[in-house]
Amino acid sequence: MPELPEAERARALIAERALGRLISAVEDGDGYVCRPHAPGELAAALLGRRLTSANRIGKMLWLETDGAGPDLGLHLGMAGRIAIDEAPHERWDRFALTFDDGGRLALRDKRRLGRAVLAPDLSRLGPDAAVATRAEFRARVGRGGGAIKARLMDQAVIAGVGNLLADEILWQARIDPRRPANELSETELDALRRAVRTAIRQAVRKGGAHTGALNRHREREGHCPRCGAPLSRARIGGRTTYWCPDEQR
DNA sequence: ACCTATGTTGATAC
DNA sequence: GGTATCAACATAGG
Repeated sequence: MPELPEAERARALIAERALGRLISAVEDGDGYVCRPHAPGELAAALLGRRLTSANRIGKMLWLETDGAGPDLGLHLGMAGRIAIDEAPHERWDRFALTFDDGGRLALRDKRRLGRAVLAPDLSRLGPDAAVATRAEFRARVGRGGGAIKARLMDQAVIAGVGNLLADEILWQARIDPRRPANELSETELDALRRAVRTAIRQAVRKGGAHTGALNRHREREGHCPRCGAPLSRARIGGRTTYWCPDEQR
């Protein structure tokens, strides 16, 4: 499920439950999830340290540690979540920290597209979608000839919006996802930014990007929850997209 | 069995 | 450079 709202919940969970605990063991043996690190590298950097802060931009999390060590970057990928002090899951825990009190923080990820890395590169992320200013949003999102939906989901443009959230946002803002980004007016971009902020705020509160009003209608044969028109479906920005052809222009 | 689908992202090709 | 496509992974469902 991970988009910005899920990442924020994970960040808050870590901040609340994991900070200050002494790391006594590190499971970093999954060379794919921990790439480019070799097994043992994360352990060497993290053993004996304590997490001191949990941070996030978009979908990327990074945890600072005491001492001079590198930050620990965590990404939930497509199906990951953070499990703290839960019973270990042998198959799906791709990375984990054990604390000296016997507790444990695991990156639990069926699909293995999550990541755990040292010193994560944040330089290629745009501003967090929830806090981008109006000027930033206009300048960054309203550019390029590609579809506005693809632009919204480009993490280098603004960070945090994924497929479900993008459909919800465009539906709320009544904008056709196929419109070229650079053809949106400033008024439309401002409305879009408002929809981004509202959708994210609600999703964080309600528990995830899948809680949007459009979401349960996002299926073949689905209908617009506002006007009842049959939803259109197409592949935009490489992702399956649903929208209301009557209301979204 | 085989095909499609799935919340992400990165590499690659044009 | 900007944009589009595909592959990486694992699982579920028709």
